Amino acid sequence: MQNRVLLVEDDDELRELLARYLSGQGFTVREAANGKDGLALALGQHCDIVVLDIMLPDINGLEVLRELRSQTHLPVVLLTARGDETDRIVGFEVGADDYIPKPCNPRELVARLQAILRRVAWDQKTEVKAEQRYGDLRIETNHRRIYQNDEALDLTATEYEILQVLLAHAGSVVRKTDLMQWALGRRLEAFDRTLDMHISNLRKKLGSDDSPRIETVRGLGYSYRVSE
Amino acid sequence: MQNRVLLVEDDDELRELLARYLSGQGFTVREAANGKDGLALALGQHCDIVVLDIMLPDINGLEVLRELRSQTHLPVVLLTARGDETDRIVGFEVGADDYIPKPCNPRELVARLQAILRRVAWDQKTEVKAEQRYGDLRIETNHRRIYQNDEALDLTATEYEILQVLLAHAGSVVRKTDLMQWALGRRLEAFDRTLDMHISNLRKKLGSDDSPRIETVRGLGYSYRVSE
DNA sequence: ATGCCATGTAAAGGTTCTGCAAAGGACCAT
DNA sequence: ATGGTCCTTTGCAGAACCTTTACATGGCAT
Repeated sequence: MQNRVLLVEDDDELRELLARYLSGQGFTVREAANGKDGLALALGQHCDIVVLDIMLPDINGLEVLRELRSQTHLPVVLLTARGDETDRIVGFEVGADDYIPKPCNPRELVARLQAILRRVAWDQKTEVKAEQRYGDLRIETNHRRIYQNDEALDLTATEYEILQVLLAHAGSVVRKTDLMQWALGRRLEAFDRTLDMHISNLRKKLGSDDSPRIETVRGLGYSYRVSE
Repeated sequence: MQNRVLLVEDDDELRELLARYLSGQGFTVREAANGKDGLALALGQHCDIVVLDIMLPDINGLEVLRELRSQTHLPVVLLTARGDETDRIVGFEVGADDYIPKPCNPRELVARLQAILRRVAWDQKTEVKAEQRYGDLRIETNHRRIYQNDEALDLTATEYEILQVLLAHAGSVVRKTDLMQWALGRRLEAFDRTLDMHISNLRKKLGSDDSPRIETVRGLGYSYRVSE
């Protein structure tokens, strides 16, 4: 099966060069020349990985990445001028999977893309369904709603994100740093109690069983308790 | 707890520099100065990610990687002299997750490690339960729990780490300095009785058989007794 | 036996982490 | 503006935990 790459790059010449090379390497390529189109394509069309230039005419690439990360975990490789160390570090912190300096060797680009896709393929065994059940909870991902015994929970956007992440990893411990990154889209800084508050509120809304559904794993994070 | 990095690098100075930096960044660091030790430690599976130099005195790093890949999907980041493009491409093809040219910026190394770990942590939600048995003990890595006859032991984070290390080396002696480094993530200093206390508490929680499950090897360390 | 050193463990000490209420601030619609 | 909703910050209290201290025990060499 062919992997689908989305190429977001404003330099037409470079973009077409890469597109041609990637096609030759067995990728299906989609292209966008600016951040707005790129974002739309990434969110709409189905693709497996995104190659994203940081310098774009409209929205900054990092901004595109941040927006993308708030909604999906689609793998993203950043592309930018060599030597810009700040962008590089920030890029990783925002959630990039890799970073390649321009001008880049196409072979290396392909190698890196495939390394990431390989990792994703290994670990990601099942597709996420539009609807999933966890005990008496049911989550409808396209409506961004969660039902408890068929009654919709009145959650805020952030609470939904957090609970969604916890449910996706139900039974496993989700570290605070990861939860922060995945649900809130930013790094966990020292003394930041935001997460604790959201958890506290979530617990309230989930009702009081004998033992809390969201368990605290001290020094690590939280985990949604699986029934049975 | 912390992420565990295995550093395989023959240059003592560089290795210690990186080790110190990574420790400071919240990683638990294990070190190996050659390919053979590195492979053994990596397969002993007490780490989350490996940083592997390609130029090693004994086995070539790529060979180590190939051997590793034949048995596990443990994330590996290659480290090598800048400009060696062939190695780089080959490295990816053999299954590396990333490649960093030396001399490397420690901050970038950390950023890349975390990008990979983030992706792995996210994708592993679908992974089949990692579960291992040692007599009547069963350890579930993603829940971070240890069960004794199907009853969860109420362990603290540190106790879990210690028991996990002991179990992984069940039957052989783990030196106190190593146990300290691997489970507590710091060096064993003189007059530090912390480890002894944790062992004492662990023994209590493991219940009293006729002979202790965690055996003391005087002057050396501890070892988890294998049944039969 | 004697002394030294490693170990076992109870209890105390101190640190870090967490829960939560309340207040502050940002944003949006009216 | 005004009010409402939501996210974040602040502060405190309590809990959980790790480490230290102190003393008892036991092995080992001389």
